[in-house]
Amino acid sequence: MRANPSKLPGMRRQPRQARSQERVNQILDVAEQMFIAEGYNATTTKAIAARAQVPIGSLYQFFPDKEAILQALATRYTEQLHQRFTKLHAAEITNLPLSTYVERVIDATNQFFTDYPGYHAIFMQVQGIMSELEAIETTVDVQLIRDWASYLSQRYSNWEHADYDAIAFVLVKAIGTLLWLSLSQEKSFRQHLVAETKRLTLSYLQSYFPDSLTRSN
Amino acid sequence: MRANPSKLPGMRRQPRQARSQERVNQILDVAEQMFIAEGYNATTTKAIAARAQVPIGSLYQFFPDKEAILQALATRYTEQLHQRFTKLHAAEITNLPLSTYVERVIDATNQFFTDYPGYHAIFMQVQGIMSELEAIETTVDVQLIRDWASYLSQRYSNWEHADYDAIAFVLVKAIGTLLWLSLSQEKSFRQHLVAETKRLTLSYLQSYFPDSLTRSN
Amino acid sequence: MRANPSKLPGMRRQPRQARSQERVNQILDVAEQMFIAEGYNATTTKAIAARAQVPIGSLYQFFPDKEAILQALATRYTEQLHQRFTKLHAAEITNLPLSTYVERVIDATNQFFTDYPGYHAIFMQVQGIMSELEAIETTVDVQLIRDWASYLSQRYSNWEHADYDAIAFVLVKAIGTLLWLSLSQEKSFRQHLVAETKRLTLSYLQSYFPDSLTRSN
Amino acid sequence: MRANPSKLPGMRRQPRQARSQERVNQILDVAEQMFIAEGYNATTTKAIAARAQVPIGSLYQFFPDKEAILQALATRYTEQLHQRFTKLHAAEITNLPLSTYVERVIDATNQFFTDYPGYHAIFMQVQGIMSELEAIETTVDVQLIRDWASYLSQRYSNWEHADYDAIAFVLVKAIGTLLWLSLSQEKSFRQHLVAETKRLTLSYLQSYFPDSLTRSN
DNA sequence: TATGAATGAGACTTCATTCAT
DNA sequence: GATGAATGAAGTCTCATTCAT
Repeated sequence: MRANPSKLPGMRRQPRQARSQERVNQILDVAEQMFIAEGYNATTTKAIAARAQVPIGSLYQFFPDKEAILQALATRYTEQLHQRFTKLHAAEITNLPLSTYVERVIDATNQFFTDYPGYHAIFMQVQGIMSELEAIETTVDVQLIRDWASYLSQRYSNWEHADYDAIAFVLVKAIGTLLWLSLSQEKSFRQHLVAETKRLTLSYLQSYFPDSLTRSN
Repeated sequence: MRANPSKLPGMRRQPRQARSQERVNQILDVAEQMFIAEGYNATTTKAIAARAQVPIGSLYQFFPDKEAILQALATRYTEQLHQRFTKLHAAEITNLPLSTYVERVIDATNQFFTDYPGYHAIFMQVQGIMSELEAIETTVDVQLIRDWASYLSQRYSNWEHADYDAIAFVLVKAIGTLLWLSLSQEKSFRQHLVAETKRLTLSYLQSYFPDSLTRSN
Repeated sequence: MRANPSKLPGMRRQPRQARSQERVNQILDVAEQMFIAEGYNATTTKAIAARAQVPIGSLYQFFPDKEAILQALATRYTEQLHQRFTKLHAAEITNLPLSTYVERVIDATNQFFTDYPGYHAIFMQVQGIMSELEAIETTVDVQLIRDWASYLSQRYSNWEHADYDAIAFVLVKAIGTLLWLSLSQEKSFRQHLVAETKRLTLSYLQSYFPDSLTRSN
Repeated sequence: MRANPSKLPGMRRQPRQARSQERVNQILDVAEQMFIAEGYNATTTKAIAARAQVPIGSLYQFFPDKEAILQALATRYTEQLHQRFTKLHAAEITNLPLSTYVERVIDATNQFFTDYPGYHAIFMQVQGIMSELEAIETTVDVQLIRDWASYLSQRYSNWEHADYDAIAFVLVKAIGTLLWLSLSQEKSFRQHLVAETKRLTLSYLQSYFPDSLTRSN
C-alpha cells in the first residue's frame, strides 16, 4: 500500500548505483547532525557537502535545493517510525494489560528519541520554514498517527463515540512533545516527566472504558 | 551576520520617555506580525524598522540585535500569560467541580492562542535558532508552569507522591501543543481535538484523586 | 565555464552517418529556437541536448564547445543566404528597371527574416560574446556582401569611382538592420519603414548613375 | 519638458551627497569599460565593484541588479546624445546646403562614436539580454530619433507624404550602424564607408525634394 | 541622541565540460 | 562509439550591524 520505501520524494535523481546511494546517505547523515547542532538555517549546503565529502555539485544533483534535504530526512524518519511501530504492535497486539501496553509504548518512544535525536529537534524548527500546508503534510508524525489510529480502531472497536483519529493525534503529539522536552531536563526531573507521561496516557485511555465513570474532585 | 561581541540579554536601554516606549511597542508589534507571516529568519531588521516607522539606527538603540527582539516578545507574552492565569484562577479558585475547572482552563487557553497567534507560531521556530539552554529558559511557558505548579500545590496539597512541577509541566506542554496544533486543523476535527484535550486533562487530574483506582482494559 | 584548451573552430567531427547528420541538425534547430527565445547565455548545453533528444555526451562529440554551435548556425545561415541570393539574382539579372530590382530585393530580404528569425536575433547578441575579430569574421553577412559586390561590379561596371565592396557593405548592413528592426515595430509603422528602406536603397543606387547630378535643398 | 537629467531610472537610491554621486559615476565608468572589453555577461558585479573601488554592498545600494547598471548607462548616453544633437542643430539650423548639413552630421556622429565607444558596442549585445519590449524602449536611439524627427518636420514641413518618424528612424539606425561598423574596419576601407554613408544619407534626403524625379537605370 | 548609508562575508545555486563505464 | 553522472569555480545578491554625521 505504501510507496516504494527507497523512493525519497524531493530528490532530483533516483540513484541507481551503489556509490550514489551511499553518497545520498552520507549527505543525509551529515545534514541530520548539522541541523541538530547548528540549526537548519545556520547549516550551509557547502558545509554539508564538505563534511559529507561530496562535491557541492553532486549534492545538488541529488537534491534540488536545501529544503529537499529536509524532506528526505523527514521521509527517512517516517519510514523508521513506521517500522518500529509495526514491529512493536505486532508483538503487543496480544492481550497485555493496558498499563503494560502504555509502559511499553512510552519506553519504545523514549528509545526512538534517543536513537534519533534529530527527529523532534529538526522538525520543530521546520514549522516556520516550509510553506505552511506543505509543512503539515510533511510532519513526520502523520504516518504514525495513521498507524496508531488504525491499531486502536481495531483493538478497541467497542469504544463509543470515539474518534480514533483524534485520539491518535492526541496521543502522538502529547507523548512526542513531552518525551522530547524531557530529554533536555535534568535526570531526576526527566524521570518524573516520563512517569507522568505514562500516567497521562494511561488515564486517558482508561477513560474510554465503559466502567470508567465520571468522578468529581 | 556579524556576531555581537558584547551580547546583552534583553533590551539595551530601558526607555523612560513616552516616545521611546511607544516606538518599542511599535517594533514589537510589527516584529510579531512579520515573524508569524514570514518566519524569523526571513524577516529583516530593516523591514521591521521600516514597517514600524522607526529608523533602523533607533531600533538598534533599543535592541542589541535581532534576537533581542525575540526575547522581548517572549517577555511580553510571559507577562500577558501570567496576568491571564492570575485573573482566571483568582475567580476559579473557588470550589468548582474539576470538570468545570478543566473546561474553563482549556477554553481560556484556546482564547489566548486566538488572541496571540504568535505565541506558539514564533516560539516553535526559535528552538533551532537560539543557543539551546537559553532557548529553554526563554520558553515562555516557564512562568506559566511555575504559576500552575504553585496553584496545584496549594489547591491539592493532599495529593500523594505528586510532583507538582512535573504535573504542571505536563499540563502546560500537552495542552499548549494540542490546542496550538488544533488551530491549523479543519474545523470539525479541530473541535474533536479540543474535546479530547479536555478529556486528556480531566482524566489525568482525576487520576490523582484517591478514589481513582487502577482499572484494566 | 571551463575553457577548451584545444579549441577547434567549427565542428569536431564530420558525421558521415545518416543518424549523426540528423542529430546535428536536430541540435542546430533546437539551439536556434532556444537562442532566440532565451538568449545565448541563458541557453544551457544540457537543455539543448535534452530538447534535441541527444545525450549531452554526444552533443560534445559533434561540437567542441557551446560557441561551436553558434558557429555552425552561422555557417548554416550563410549557406542559406548565399543560395537565396544566387537564386534571386539568377532571375533578376535580366534587365529590370532599378526600382523594380530594389523592390524585389527588399521583399526577398524581408521574407528571409521572416523565414529565419534567428538570423539577426542571434547574431546581434554574439558581438559581445565572441572575441572581437572572430566575431566580425563570423558575421554571416560577409558572404552576402561578397555576393553583392560581385554582382554589382559585373552589372554596373561603368560606375566611376565606385568601391563595390563598400557599396555592398552599406547596402547589406543598412537594409539588414532596418528590416530587422522593423520586425519589432507596430504593423503600420513597420510598413512605413519598409517603404523608406526601399526609397533609401533606390536613391542611393540611383546616385551612381551619370545623369544623377547634384541638387541643392 | 524632460525629466531631471540627473535622475537615472533603475537606480535604487538617489544619491544626495557628493561622495555618493562620485561613486555612482565611478561604477558607471568602470562598467562601461568592462562591458566593452569583456561583454555584458562576462563582466561580474564583483569585478565592477572591485575596479570601481566600491564595496559590492554599496554597488547594490545604488543599483538593484546588474541590469540596472546597463539602464543607467543607457540613460547617460541618451543625455549626452541629446545634448550633442541640440548643440549641433542650434548652429546648423541656419540655411546650410543639404550636402554640407549631411557632412556635418555624419562627422559629428563619427566623433560621438569615437568619444563614446561603448554606445553601440554595449547596446548591440543588450538586445537579447533585456526583456524584449523594455529593450526597445531602452534603446538609446529613441531619444535621438525623436529629436531628429522633430527637427526635420520643422525644417522641411513642405515634404509631401513624408513620415518624419520613419525617416528619422531610418537615418539614425542606418547611419549609426554603418559608422559603428566602420570603426572596426581597416583605415582605408573605413574612409570609403564613411564617404558612402554620406552619399547614402544625402541621396535619401534629396529624394524628398520636389525636383527629385524618378530616374531609371 | 538620532539617523541611515555603508559594509563584505557568505549564502545558495548553476552549468560547461570531462571521462569512467 | 555512446552515455550521463560528476565536478567545483564562480555568479549574483542579501542583510545584520556599525559609525560618521
